[in-house]
Amino acid sequence: MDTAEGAARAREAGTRNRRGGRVPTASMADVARLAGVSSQTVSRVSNGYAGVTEETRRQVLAAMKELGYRPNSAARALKRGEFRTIGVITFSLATTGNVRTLEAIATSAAGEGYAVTLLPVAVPTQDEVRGAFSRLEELAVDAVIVIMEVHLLDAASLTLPPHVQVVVVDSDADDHYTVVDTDQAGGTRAAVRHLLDLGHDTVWHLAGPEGSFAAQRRTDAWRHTLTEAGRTPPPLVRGDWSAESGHRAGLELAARPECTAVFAANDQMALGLLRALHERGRRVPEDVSVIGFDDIPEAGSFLPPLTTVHQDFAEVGRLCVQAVLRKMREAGPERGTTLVPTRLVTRASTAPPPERTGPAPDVWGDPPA
Amino acid sequence: MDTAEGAARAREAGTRNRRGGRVPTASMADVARLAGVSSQTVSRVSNGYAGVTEETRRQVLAAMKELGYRPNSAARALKRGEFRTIGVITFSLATTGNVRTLEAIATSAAGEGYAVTLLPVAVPTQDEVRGAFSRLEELAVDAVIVIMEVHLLDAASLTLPPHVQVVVVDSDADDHYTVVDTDQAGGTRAAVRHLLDLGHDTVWHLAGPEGSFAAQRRTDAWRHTLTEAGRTPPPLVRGDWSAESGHRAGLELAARPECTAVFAANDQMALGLLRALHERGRRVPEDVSVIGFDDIPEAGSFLPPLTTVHQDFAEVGRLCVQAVLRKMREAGPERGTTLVPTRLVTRASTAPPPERTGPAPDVWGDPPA
DNA sequence: GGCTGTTATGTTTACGTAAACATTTGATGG
DNA sequence: CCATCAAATGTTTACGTAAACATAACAGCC
Repeated sequence: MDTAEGAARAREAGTRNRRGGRVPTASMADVARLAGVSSQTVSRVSNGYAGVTEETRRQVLAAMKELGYRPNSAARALKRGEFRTIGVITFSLATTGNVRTLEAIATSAAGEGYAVTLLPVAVPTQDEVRGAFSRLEELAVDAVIVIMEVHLLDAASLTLPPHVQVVVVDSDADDHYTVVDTDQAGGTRAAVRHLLDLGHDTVWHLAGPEGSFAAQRRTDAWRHTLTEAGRTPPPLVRGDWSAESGHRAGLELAARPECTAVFAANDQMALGLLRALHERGRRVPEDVSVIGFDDIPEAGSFLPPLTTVHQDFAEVGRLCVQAVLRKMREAGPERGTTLVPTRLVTRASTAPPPERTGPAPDVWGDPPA
Repeated sequence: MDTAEGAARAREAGTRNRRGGRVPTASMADVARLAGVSSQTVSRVSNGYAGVTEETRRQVLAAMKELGYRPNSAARALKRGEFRTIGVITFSLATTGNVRTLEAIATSAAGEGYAVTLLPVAVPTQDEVRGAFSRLEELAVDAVIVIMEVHLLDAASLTLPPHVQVVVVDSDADDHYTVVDTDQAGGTRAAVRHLLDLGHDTVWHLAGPEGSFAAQRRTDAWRHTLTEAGRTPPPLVRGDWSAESGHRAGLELAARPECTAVFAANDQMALGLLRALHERGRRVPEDVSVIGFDDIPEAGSFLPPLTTVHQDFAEVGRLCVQAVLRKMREAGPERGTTLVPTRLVTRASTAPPPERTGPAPDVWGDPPA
C-alpha cells in the first residue's frame, strides 16, 4: 500500500514538478479517453446517476483512480450556477460567541455539503468594512451569514449579488433580514431574577460595548427586569467585553458598599470583576454576588466558579445554516427572528446578600467609612 | 435615467424575482451590449488593463453599474485555473491558539487577495478526518494550511490535488511538509529557567494531551531544560488543555508539599490549577509558583495574574500565508520549519519558593503529613 | 503617399462540466 | 420478423471569462 501507489501518484499527478511547471489536473475528457467512453458517461458516474452499467461504472472508476481525477469545482460551479459555499462575515474572532457560532456554522454547513468561507473584518472602520464587502461582492458564495450588528453593514452600502441570501446574528434588523440569535432578553431576565430571588435589593450591570446589539439587548433587559420588579436600576457601568475592562469596572464597583450583586454582560468581564473584588477584599459570593453571560468552558474554573447564563452557540449556528439554505431553496424573502433559549448555570459566585438591613435592625451596623 | 434603465435592468438582471425564479446575473456580454463594445473590452476594464480609452472605460463602468454586474468567480476560476482561495483544516476552534492563528491567516490572506475556506474536523476519529478530506479533495482551493498534528492527516490517507500546496502548524513533519510554528522549545525553556532562576529546586509540568505535537514539544523541552540544569524531572501530570483538567491535576499537585513550581502547558489549564491550589489553601505565588503558556487575553485577569509565555499567533498566521503563497508561486517543494519566537510575560503568579531547606536548617521542619 | 509601428478594439477559442438532445443496442410482443 | 420501447451511451451545446490572435485606426517618418 505504499510503493505502487506512491509511484502511480508521482507519475500521474506529477509530484515531480521540479521544474516549476504547473501540473495539469486530469479532466473528464482524460478519464473518458482512458476508460474508452464518452465524457458524459464519466460525468454520470461522477455524479452518481443511474443508468450506467455496472461494468462501465467500474471501468470509469478505475480510470479516475489511475489518473487521480478530481472534479473541477470551478467548472461545476459555473455549470450549476452555484458554489455550494456560504460566506461568514464577522468582526474579529476574539469573542467566544463569534467563534463558537462560526464553528457550529462550519460544521452544519459541511453536513449539508456546503463549504464556509471566512470574511473577517479586522478593524471596524468604515474603510475596512467597505473593503471587506467589495471583496465579498465578487466572492464565490451563494449565501452570507453576518455575525455582527447589521447597521454597520448598511453603513458600508453593501450591495450583494441579487440571489445571495443573508442571515444575521447579533442584530435587531429583523424587519430587513432573517435574524437568528440567542434569547438575550430571556437569559438576562433569568440572571437578574436569580439575584433578586436571592434577596438582593437591586442588581448592578457591567455592560458590553455600545456598538454591540447583544450588549444593548442585555442592558435593556436588565433595566426592564429591574423596573418590572419595582427596583431602581443603579447607574450603568460600561466595559468592552474584555477581562481588563471588567477589572477596571470592578475597582469602581468595589468602592461602593451598597453594591451586592453584579450582572456582567459576559464571562470575561466577570473574570476581571472577580479579580478586582478580590483585590479590594470583597469576598464573592459572601459580600458580592457575580453572574456572567455565555458560560465559556473556563467559567467553572474561575475563583469562585461562576454562575452564568449558558448560550447554545451550536444551536444558533445550526439554525443559521438551516435558515439560509431554506431561503436559498425557497427563494422566499423570509424575515423575522428566531431566538435560541438560554439556561442559567448556577455555580458558586452567587449567594444571598450579606445581612445589612432587614429583620435584625442595628445590632452591629455598618461602619460608615 | 430611471424608467428606461429600470426597465432594462428588470429585463436583464430580473430584479423582480417574485415568482421564485432564479435571477440571472448580468454577464460580460450583457454589459458589452449595453455599453456598445465587445465583451473582451469589458473584460479589460474589469481587470484594470491598460489600453482602454478613458471614454470607453467610462461607458463600460456605467453599464456595469447599471446592470449591477459582478464578475462570476466560478468562470474566472475556471479560466485562470486558480481559485484564489486557501483552505484551512483544523480540529475544533475550541483552543485559543487555533482560533487566533486562523484569524491571522484569514486577515493575511485577505490582504493578498485570497479568501479562506474553513474545513473543520469536528471529532478526531478516523472516519471524521477521512470524511473531511474527501470533501476537501474536490474543494475549490489552491492551497491548504493544516492546523493540527499532521500524522492524523496521513492516517486519513489524504490525497490532495497535485498542485495544492500544504503548510502545517502544530506538527513535526518538517521532512515532508513546510512547517510554521511557535518556538515551543524556546518558550518552554524560558518558562522553566525563570522558575529555576527564582530558586525552585525543580519544576513540575502539567502537560497537554498526547495527540498534540505542541504539547509533546513542550513536554520534551521541559524535561530537557531540567536535566540540562542538573535537576530531576518530577513525574509528568497530564491534562487535556481544558481548565477542568487543570483543576483535577491541581488537586493532585496540591497534595504534594514538595511541589513549589508548576509549568502548565497552556493558560486554561493554569486557570484550573490556580483554582485547585486556592481550594487546597496553597497560596500562589507564596507557596507555589505557576506559569502558563499562550498569554490569552484573560491571563492578566487571573487570580493572581498569570506569568506566562506569550505566543505571537498573528505572526504564525502571517507566515503560513506567506509560505503557502510562495510555494504556489515558485512551485518549489520547499520544506523545513520556521519558528516564531515567544516572549515571557512576568506577572504575579511566580515568586521564589517558600523558605524550606537552605541556610536555616531545621527550625520548624515540615510536618510529615 | 505608402510604410512601419503603436494603440485601441473586436473575434475566436478553450477552460471542465453537465443539461438537453440524439443515437445505438437489445429485448419484448404481436 | 419487424415495430416498439427502454436502457445505455454518445454528441452538441452553453455556462462566463480571458488569453491569443486579428483587425482597424491613426501617427510618424522617409
